[in-house]
Amino acid sequence: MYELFFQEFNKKVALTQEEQEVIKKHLTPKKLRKKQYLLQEGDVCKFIAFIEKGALRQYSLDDNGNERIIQFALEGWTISDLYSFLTSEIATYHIDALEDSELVLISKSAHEELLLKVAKYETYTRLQITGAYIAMQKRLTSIISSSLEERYSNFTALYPNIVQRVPQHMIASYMGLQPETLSRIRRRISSK
Amino acid sequence: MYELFFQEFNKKVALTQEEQEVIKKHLTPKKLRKKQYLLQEGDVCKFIAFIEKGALRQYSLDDNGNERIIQFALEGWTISDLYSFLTSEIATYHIDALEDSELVLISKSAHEELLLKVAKYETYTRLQITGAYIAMQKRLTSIISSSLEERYSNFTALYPNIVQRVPQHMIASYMGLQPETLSRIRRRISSK
DNA sequence: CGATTTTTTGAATCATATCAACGTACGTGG
DNA sequence: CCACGTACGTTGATATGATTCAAAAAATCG
Repeated sequence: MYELFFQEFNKKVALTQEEQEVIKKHLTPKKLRKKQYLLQEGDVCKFIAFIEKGALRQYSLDDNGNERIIQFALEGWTISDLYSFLTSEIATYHIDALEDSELVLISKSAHEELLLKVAKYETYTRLQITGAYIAMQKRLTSIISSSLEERYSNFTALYPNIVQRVPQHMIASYMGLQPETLSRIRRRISSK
Repeated sequence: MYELFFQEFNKKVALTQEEQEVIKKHLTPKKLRKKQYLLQEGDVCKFIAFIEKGALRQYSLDDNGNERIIQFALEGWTISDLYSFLTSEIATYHIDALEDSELVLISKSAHEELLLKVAKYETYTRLQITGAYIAMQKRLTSIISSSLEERYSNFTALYPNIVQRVPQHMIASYMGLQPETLSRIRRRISSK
Protein backbone atom coordinates (compact mmCIF):
# COMPACT_ATOMS: atom_id res chain seq x y z
CA MET A 1 0.00 0.00 0.00
CA TYR A 2 1.12 3.53 -0.81
CA GLU A 3 3.86 2.08 -3.03
CA LEU A 4 3.96 4.90 -5.51
CA PHE A 5 3.69 7.54 -2.82
CA PHE A 6 6.78 6.30 -1.04
CA GLN A 7 8.57 5.71 -4.29
CA GLU A 8 8.10 9.37 -5.23
CA PHE A 9 8.91 10.48 -1.71
CA ASN A 10 12.17 8.55 -1.67
CA LYS A 11 13.12 10.02 -5.03
CA LYS A 12 13.06 13.42 -3.36
CA VAL A 13 14.25 12.51 0.14
CA ALA A 14 15.37 9.03 1.19
CA LEU A 15 13.45 7.74 4.20
CA THR A 16 14.45 5.20 6.81
CA GLN A 17 12.07 2.35 7.52
CA GLU A 18 11.02 3.98 10.81
CA GLU A 19 10.29 7.34 9.20
CA GLN A 20 8.24 5.57 6.60
CA GLU A 21 6.18 3.89 9.30
CA VAL A 22 5.52 7.17 11.08
CA ILE A 23 4.36 8.77 7.87
CA LYS A 24 2.16 5.81 6.97
CA LYS A 25 0.15 6.36 10.13
CA HIS A 26 -0.87 9.78 8.85
CA LEU A 27 -2.06 8.66 5.44
CA THR A 28 -5.57 7.72 4.41
CA PRO A 29 -6.41 5.74 1.28
CA LYS A 30 -9.40 6.72 -0.79
CA LYS A 31 -10.96 5.35 -3.94
CA LEU A 32 -12.83 7.55 -6.35
CA ARG A 33 -15.13 6.46 -9.15
CA LYS A 34 -14.96 8.22 -12.49
CA LYS A 35 -16.82 11.58 -12.34
CA GLN A 36 -16.86 11.55 -8.54
CA TYR A 37 -15.89 14.77 -6.80
CA LEU A 38 -12.92 14.98 -4.50
CA LEU A 39 -13.64 18.65 -3.83
CA GLN A 40 -16.46 20.98 -4.76
CA GLU A 41 -16.30 24.74 -5.04
CA GLY A 42 -17.68 26.11 -1.81
CA ASP A 43 -16.30 23.35 0.41
CA VAL A 44 -13.12 23.79 2.39
CA CYS A 45 -10.29 21.66 1.03
CA LYS A 46 -9.28 19.36 3.86
CA PHE A 47 -6.50 17.35 2.26
CA ILE A 48 -3.66 17.06 -0.14
CA ALA A 49 -4.22 14.11 -2.46
CA PHE A 50 -1.49 11.99 -3.97
CA ILE A 51 -2.59 9.88 -6.91
CA GLU A 52 -1.60 6.21 -6.74
CA LYS A 53 -3.69 5.30 -9.75
CA GLY A 54 -6.05 7.09 -12.08
CA ALA A 55 -6.51 10.65 -13.28
CA LEU A 56 -8.08 13.78 -11.84
CA ARG A 57 -8.61 17.35 -12.91
CA GLN A 58 -8.93 20.65 -11.11
CA TYR A 59 -11.14 23.34 -12.64
CA SER A 60 -13.17 26.43 -11.99
CA LEU A 61 -16.31 27.73 -13.64
CA ASP A 62 -16.22 30.96 -15.61
CA ASP A 63 -19.00 33.55 -15.79
CA ASN A 64 -20.88 31.54 -18.41
CA GLY A 65 -20.65 28.35 -16.37
CA ASN A 66 -18.00 26.81 -18.61
CA GLU A 67 -15.45 24.54 -17.02
CA ARG A 68 -11.91 25.95 -17.18
CA ILE A 69 -9.40 23.27 -16.33
CA ILE A 70 -6.32 24.55 -14.57
CA GLN A 71 -4.65 21.22 -13.87
CA PHE A 72 -4.64 17.58 -14.81
CA ALA A 73 -3.05 15.07 -12.47
CA LEU A 74 -2.09 11.46 -13.12
CA GLU A 75 -0.43 8.73 -11.06
CA GLY A 76 2.48 10.08 -9.05
CA TRP A 77 1.19 13.63 -9.02
CA THR A 78 -0.29 15.60 -6.16
CA ILE A 79 -3.47 17.62 -6.32
CA SER A 80 -5.23 19.95 -3.91
CA ASP A 81 -6.72 23.42 -3.63
CA LEU A 82 -3.66 24.62 -1.75
CA TYR A 83 -5.03 28.04 -0.93
CA SER A 84 -8.16 26.61 0.61
CA PHE A 85 -6.17 23.87 2.34
CA LEU A 86 -3.76 26.30 3.95
CA THR A 87 -6.17 29.09 4.87
CA SER A 88 -9.37 27.07 5.43
CA GLU A 89 -11.20 29.51 3.20
CA ILE A 90 -13.76 27.93 0.90
CA ALA A 91 -12.39 26.41 -2.26
CA THR A 92 -12.58 28.22 -5.58
CA TYR A 93 -11.86 25.08 -7.56
CA HIS A 94 -13.54 21.76 -8.21
CA ILE A 95 -11.55 18.55 -8.29
CA ASP A 96 -13.02 15.38 -9.77
CA ALA A 97 -11.94 12.04 -11.16
CA LEU A 98 -11.54 11.48 -14.89
CA GLU A 99 -11.05 7.75 -14.30
CA ASP A 100 -11.59 5.38 -11.40
CA SER A 101 -8.76 6.41 -9.12
CA GLU A 102 -6.90 5.50 -5.97
CA LEU A 103 -5.64 8.29 -3.78
CA VAL A 104 -3.51 8.82 -0.72
CA LEU A 105 -4.93 11.63 1.38
CA ILE A 106 -3.02 13.78 3.83
CA SER A 107 -5.41 15.68 6.06
CA LYS A 108 -4.63 19.09 7.42
CA SER A 109 -3.88 17.78 10.91
CA ALA A 110 -1.73 14.99 9.46
CA HIS A 111 0.12 17.55 7.37
CA GLU A 112 0.80 19.75 10.38
CA GLU A 113 1.90 16.89 12.59
CA LEU A 114 4.20 15.53 9.93
CA LEU A 115 5.81 18.91 9.48
CA LEU A 116 6.59 18.93 13.20
CA LYS A 117 7.55 15.31 13.64
CA VAL A 118 9.38 14.35 10.46
CA ALA A 119 11.88 16.89 9.18
CA LYS A 120 12.12 15.07 5.84
CA TYR A 121 8.42 15.61 5.30
CA GLU A 122 9.00 19.33 5.20
CA THR A 123 11.80 18.81 2.70
CA TYR A 124 9.56 16.58 0.60
CA THR A 125 6.82 19.21 0.65
CA ARG A 126 9.24 21.97 -0.27
CA LEU A 127 10.67 20.04 -3.21
CA GLN A 128 7.21 18.98 -4.33
CA ILE A 129 5.86 22.53 -4.43
CA THR A 130 9.05 23.84 -6.01
CA GLY A 131 8.68 21.36 -8.85
CA ALA A 132 5.05 22.34 -9.30
CA TYR A 133 6.01 26.02 -9.34
CA ILE A 134 8.65 25.54 -12.00
CA ALA A 135 6.30 23.50 -14.19
CA MET A 136 3.58 26.12 -13.89
CA GLN A 137 5.99 28.92 -14.72
CA LYS A 138 6.95 27.10 -17.90
CA ARG A 139 3.31 26.74 -18.79
CA LEU A 140 2.74 30.44 -18.17
CA THR A 141 5.74 31.38 -20.29
CA SER A 142 4.47 29.28 -23.13
CA ILE A 143 1.02 30.88 -22.85
CA ILE A 144 2.29 34.43 -23.11
CA SER A 145 4.98 33.80 -25.70
CA SER A 146 4.06 30.95 -28.04
CA SER A 147 1.57 30.34 -30.81
CA LEU A 148 -1.26 27.90 -30.24
CA GLU A 149 0.36 25.37 -32.56
CA GLU A 150 3.53 25.47 -30.53
CA ARG A 151 1.67 25.30 -27.26
CA TYR A 152 -0.29 22.25 -28.30
CA SER A 153 2.76 20.52 -29.75
CA ASN A 154 4.66 21.21 -26.55
CA PHE A 155 1.84 19.84 -24.50
CA THR A 156 1.56 16.61 -26.46
CA ALA A 157 5.35 16.16 -26.34
CA LEU A 158 5.48 16.79 -22.60
CA TYR A 159 2.35 14.90 -21.55
CA PRO A 160 1.56 12.23 -24.16
CA ASN A 161 -0.20 10.14 -21.54
CA ILE A 162 -2.61 12.97 -20.73
CA VAL A 163 -3.39 13.40 -24.41
CA GLN A 164 -4.16 9.69 -24.65
CA ARG A 165 -6.39 9.50 -21.62
CA VAL A 166 -8.24 12.80 -21.59
CA PRO A 167 -10.96 13.94 -24.04
CA GLN A 168 -9.82 16.61 -26.44
CA HIS A 169 -12.33 19.20 -25.37
CA MET A 170 -10.81 19.12 -21.89
CA ILE A 171 -7.40 19.82 -23.30
CA ALA A 172 -8.96 22.75 -25.14
CA SER A 173 -10.32 23.96 -21.81
CA TYR A 174 -6.88 23.57 -20.24
CA MET A 175 -5.46 25.74 -23.02
CA GLY A 176 -8.21 28.33 -22.66
CA LEU A 177 -9.69 27.54 -26.09
CA GLN A 178 -12.96 26.43 -27.61
CA PRO A 179 -13.04 22.74 -28.65
CA GLU A 180 -13.58 23.75 -32.28
CA THR A 181 -10.44 25.85 -32.22
CA LEU A 182 -8.30 23.03 -30.88
CA SER A 183 -9.72 20.72 -33.52
CA ARG A 184 -8.65 23.18 -36.23
CA ILE A 185 -5.23 23.64 -34.68
CA ARG A 186 -4.70 19.89 -34.76
CA ARG A 187 -5.61 19.82 -38.41
CA ARG A 188 -3.20 22.65 -39.16
CA ILE A 189 -0.41 20.79 -37.37
CA SER A 190 -1.08 17.45 -39.05
CA SER A 191 -1.21 19.02 -42.52
CA LYS A 192 2.46 19.97 -42.21
CA MET B 1 20.87 46.28 6.85
CA TYR B 2 18.56 43.58 5.44
CA GLU B 3 15.71 45.14 7.44
CA LEU B 4 12.97 44.24 5.02
CA PHE B 5 14.36 40.77 4.42
CA PHE B 6 14.20 39.88 8.09
CA GLN B 7 10.87 41.60 8.50
CA GLU B 8 9.40 39.36 5.80
CA PHE B 9 11.22 36.34 7.16
CA ASN B 10 9.86 36.89 10.67
CA LYS B 11 6.36 37.28 9.28
CA LYS B 12 6.62 33.70 8.03
CA VAL B 13 8.81 32.18 10.78
CA ALA B 14 9.95 34.02 13.89
CA LEU B 15 13.72 33.97 14.32
CA THR B 16 15.81 34.29 17.45
CA GLN B 17 18.61 36.83 17.49
CA GLU B 18 21.21 34.09 17.09
CA GLU B 19 19.47 32.51 14.11
CA GLN B 20 19.27 35.90 12.53
CA GLU B 21 23.02 36.37 12.93
CA VAL B 22 23.76 33.01 11.37
CA ILE B 23 21.59 33.81 8.40
CA LYS B 24 23.11 37.28 8.00
CA LYS B 25 26.52 35.72 7.42
CA HIS B 26 25.16 34.01 4.32
CA LEU B 27 23.65 37.09 2.72
CA THR B 28 25.27 39.41 0.21
CA PRO B 29 24.00 42.90 -0.55
CA LYS B 30 23.94 44.13 -4.12
CA LYS B 31 22.91 47.37 -5.75
CA LEU B 32 21.59 47.48 -9.26
CA ARG B 33 21.19 50.52 -11.47
CA LYS B 34 18.09 50.89 -13.60
CA LYS B 35 18.31 48.70 -16.74
CA GLN B 36 21.19 46.70 -15.29
CA TYR B 37 20.97 42.92 -15.64
CA LEU B 38 20.86 40.64 -12.65
CA LEU B 39 20.71 37.61 -14.91
CA GLN B 40 21.02 37.10 -18.65
CA GLU B 41 19.64 34.24 -20.67
CA GLY B 42 22.48 31.81 -21.19
CA ASP B 43 24.11 32.38 -17.81
CA VAL B 44 23.56 30.03 -14.92
CA CYS B 45 21.48 31.63 -12.17
CA LYS B 46 23.66 31.60 -9.09
CA PHE B 47 21.39 33.24 -6.53
CA ILE B 48 17.99 33.95 -5.17
CA ALA B 49 17.45 37.69 -4.90
CA PHE B 50 15.30 39.39 -2.29
CA ILE B 51 14.38 42.96 -3.11
CA GLU B 52 14.98 45.48 -0.32
CA LYS B 53 14.24 48.42 -2.55
CA GLY B 54 13.39 48.97 -6.18
CA ALA B 55 11.73 46.94 -8.89
CA LEU B 56 12.83 44.14 -11.22
CA ARG B 57 11.32 42.07 -13.95
CA GLN B 58 11.88 38.59 -15.29
CA TYR B 59 11.29 37.95 -18.99
CA SER B 60 12.07 35.77 -21.93
CA LEU B 61 12.33 36.56 -25.62
CA ASP B 62 9.88 35.05 -28.05
CA ASP B 63 10.66 33.92 -31.60
CA ASN B 64 10.39 37.47 -32.92
CA GLY B 65 12.70 38.82 -30.24
CA ASN B 66 9.90 40.48 -28.28
CA GLU B 67 10.23 40.63 -24.52
CA ARG B 68 7.59 38.58 -22.73
CA ILE B 69 7.51 39.49 -19.06
CA ILE B 70 6.60 36.63 -16.79
CA GLN B 71 7.09 38.36 -13.45
CA PHE B 72 7.45 41.75 -11.84
CA ALA B 73 8.99 42.01 -8.39
CA LEU B 74 8.98 44.93 -5.97
CA GLU B 75 10.32 45.48 -2.46
CA GLY B 76 9.69 42.50 -0.25
CA TRP B 77 9.46 40.05 -3.12
CA THR B 78 11.89 37.38 -4.19
CA ILE B 79 13.08 36.79 -7.72
CA SER B 80 15.26 34.17 -9.38
CA ASP B 81 15.33 31.72 -12.25
CA LEU B 82 14.57 28.87 -9.90
CA TYR B 83 15.00 26.14 -12.46
CA SER B 84 18.45 27.34 -13.41
CA PHE B 85 19.35 27.98 -9.78
CA LEU B 86 18.39 24.48 -8.69
CA THR B 87 19.71 22.50 -11.63
CA SER B 88 22.64 24.71 -12.71
CA GLU B 89 21.35 24.53 -16.26
CA ILE B 90 21.63 27.76 -18.22
CA ALA B 91 18.89 30.27 -17.58
CA THR B 92 15.99 30.70 -19.97
CA TYR B 93 15.00 34.05 -18.52
CA HIS B 94 16.48 37.50 -18.22
CA ILE B 95 16.17 39.49 -15.02
CA ASP B 96 16.87 43.22 -14.96
CA ALA B 97 16.15 46.30 -12.89
CA LEU B 98 13.28 48.63 -13.72
CA GLU B 99 14.51 51.12 -11.10
CA ASP B 100 17.71 51.56 -9.11
CA SER B 101 17.42 48.67 -6.68
CA GLU B 102 18.93 47.17 -3.58
CA LEU B 103 19.00 43.41 -3.31
CA VAL B 104 19.87 40.71 -0.84
CA LEU B 105 21.47 37.78 -2.60
CA ILE B 106 21.53 34.20 -1.40
CA SER B 107 24.07 32.20 -3.35
CA LYS B 108 23.62 28.55 -4.08
CA SER B 109 26.16 27.46 -1.47
CA ALA B 110 24.62 29.83 1.10
CA HIS B 111 21.20 28.40 0.28
CA GLU B 112 22.39 24.84 0.76
CA GLU B 113 24.21 25.57 3.98
CA LEU B 114 21.25 27.43 5.39
CA LEU B 115 18.96 24.52 4.60
CA LEU B 116 21.26 22.27 6.62
CA LYS B 117 22.08 24.61 9.48
CA VAL B 118 18.90 26.56 10.12
CA ALA B 119 15.70 24.54 10.13
CA LYS B 120 13.60 27.69 9.98
CA TYR B 121 15.25 28.64 6.73
CA GLU B 122 13.74 25.59 5.11
CA THR B 123 10.35 26.55 6.51
CA TYR B 124 10.76 30.09 5.23
CA THR B 125 11.67 28.79 1.80
CA ARG B 126 8.74 26.41 1.76
CA LEU B 127 6.24 29.11 2.71
CA GLN B 128 7.77 31.54 0.27
CA ILE B 129 7.48 29.19 -2.70
CA THR B 130 4.01 28.10 -1.63
CA GLY B 131 2.81 31.70 -1.67
CA ALA B 132 4.38 32.23 -5.09
CA TYR B 133 2.72 29.06 -6.36
CA ILE B 134 -0.73 30.11 -5.18
CA ALA B 135 -0.36 33.59 -6.67
CA MET B 136 0.73 32.15 -10.00
CA GLN B 137 -2.15 29.69 -10.03
CA LYS B 138 -4.57 32.57 -9.56
CA ARG B 139 -2.95 34.39 -12.45
CA LEU B 140 -3.22 31.31 -14.63
CA THR B 141 -6.87 30.84 -13.71
CA SER B 142 -7.62 34.40 -14.63
CA ILE B 143 -5.82 34.01 -17.97
CA ILE B 144 -7.80 30.98 -19.04
CA SER B 145 -11.17 32.08 -17.69
CA SER B 146 -11.54 35.87 -17.71
CA SER B 147 -11.95 38.58 -20.32
CA LEU B 148 -9.11 41.01 -20.91
CA GLU B 149 -11.06 43.81 -19.20
CA GLU B 150 -11.48 41.68 -16.10
CA ARG B 151 -7.87 40.58 -16.14
CA TYR B 152 -6.58 44.11 -16.35
CA SER B 153 -8.99 45.37 -13.69
CA ASN B 154 -7.94 42.54 -11.41
CA PHE B 155 -4.32 43.34 -11.97
CA THR B 156 -4.67 47.02 -11.16
CA ALA B 157 -6.73 46.20 -8.06
CA LEU B 158 -4.19 43.64 -6.86
CA TYR B 159 -0.99 45.47 -7.76
CA PRO B 160 -1.69 49.22 -7.90
CA ASN B 161 1.94 49.96 -7.08
CA ILE B 162 3.16 48.00 -10.10
CA VAL B 163 0.75 49.87 -12.33
CA GLN B 164 2.12 53.17 -10.99
CA ARG B 165 5.77 52.32 -11.38
CA VAL B 166 5.93 50.24 -14.55
CA PRO B 167 5.36 51.45 -18.13
CA GLN B 168 2.12 50.31 -19.63
CA HIS B 169 3.68 48.44 -22.52
CA MET B 170 5.40 46.16 -20.01
CA ILE B 171 2.10 45.37 -18.38
CA ALA B 172 0.81 44.53 -21.85
CA SER B 173 3.77 42.18 -22.24
CA TYR B 174 2.99 40.62 -18.85
CA MET B 175 -0.56 40.01 -20.04
CA GLY B 176 0.61 38.57 -23.35
CA LEU B 177 -0.84 41.49 -25.35
CA GLN B 178 0.32 44.16 -27.77
CA PRO B 179 0.64 47.64 -26.22
CA GLU B 180 -2.02 48.98 -28.57
CA THR B 181 -4.46 46.36 -27.37
CA LEU B 182 -3.94 47.23 -23.72
CA SER B 183 -4.38 50.89 -24.53
CA ARG B 184 -7.74 50.14 -26.12
CA ILE B 185 -8.79 47.93 -23.23
CA ARG B 186 -8.08 50.76 -20.83
CA ARG B 187 -10.23 53.07 -22.88
CA ARG B 188 -13.07 50.55 -22.93
CA ILE B 189 -12.86 50.22 -19.15
CA SER B 190 -12.71 53.95 -18.47
CA SER B 191 -15.66 54.64 -20.76
CA LYS B 192 -17.92 52.68 -18.45
C1' DC C 1 14.54 72.90 -24.92
C1' DG C 2 15.17 69.04 -27.93
C1' DA C 3 15.35 64.07 -28.25
C1' DT C 4 13.50 59.86 -27.11
C1' DT C 5 10.17 56.89 -25.27
C1' DT C 6 5.55 55.89 -24.41
C1' DT C 7 0.74 55.98 -25.34
C1' DT C 8 -3.06 56.66 -28.29
C1' DT C 9 -5.68 56.42 -32.57
C1' DG C 10 -7.12 54.69 -37.20
C1' DA C 11 -7.60 51.33 -40.92
C1' DA C 12 -6.76 46.86 -42.78
C1' DT C 13 -5.81 42.14 -41.82
C1' DC C 14 -5.77 37.88 -39.43
C1' DA C 15 -7.24 34.58 -35.86
C1' DT C 16 -10.50 32.85 -32.67
C1' DA C 17 -15.30 32.54 -31.04
C1' DT C 18 -19.80 31.49 -32.01
C1' DC C 19 -23.67 29.06 -33.90
C1' DA C 20 -25.40 25.35 -36.45
C1' DA C 21 -25.07 20.98 -38.54
C1' DC C 22 -23.16 16.57 -39.30
C1' DG C 23 -20.51 12.25 -38.53
C1' DT C 24 -18.68 9.03 -35.41
C1' DA C 25 -17.83 6.32 -31.38
C1' DC C 26 -19.47 4.56 -27.02
C1' DG C 27 -22.33 2.62 -23.68
C1' DT C 28 -26.95 1.17 -22.10
C1' DG C 29 -31.09 -1.09 -22.07
C1' DG C 30 -34.20 -3.79 -24.73
C1' DC D 1 -26.66 -8.42 -30.48
C1' DC D 2 -28.95 -4.53 -32.07
C1' DA D 3 -30.99 0.10 -31.63
C1' DC D 4 -30.93 4.09 -29.45
C1' DG D 5 -29.32 8.00 -27.06
C1' DT D 6 -25.50 10.58 -25.55
C1' DA D 7 -20.69 12.25 -25.82
C1' DC D 8 -17.32 13.83 -28.69
C1' DG D 9 -15.01 15.62 -32.64
C1' DT D 10 -15.11 17.93 -37.10
C1' DT D 11 -16.54 21.26 -40.51
C1' DG D 12 -18.56 25.54 -42.49
C1' DA D 13 -20.25 30.36 -42.34
C1' DT D 14 -20.30 34.43 -39.91
C1' DA D 15 -19.24 37.62 -36.17
C1' DT D 16 -16.13 39.40 -32.98
C1' DG D 17 -11.89 40.88 -31.29
C1' DA D 18 -6.81 41.22 -31.38
C1' DT D 19 -2.81 42.19 -34.29
C1' DT D 20 -0.30 44.79 -37.44
C1' DC D 21 1.35 48.89 -39.56
C1' DA D 22 1.50 53.74 -39.78
C1' DA D 23 1.19 58.04 -37.71
C1' DA D 24 0.34 61.47 -34.34
C1' DA D 25 0.00 63.03 -29.61
C1' DA D 26 1.70 62.97 -24.97
C1' DA D 27 5.01 62.22 -21.46
C1' DT D 28 9.74 61.72 -19.84
C1' DC D 29 14.73 62.45 -19.73
C1' DG D 30 19.05 64.62 -20.28
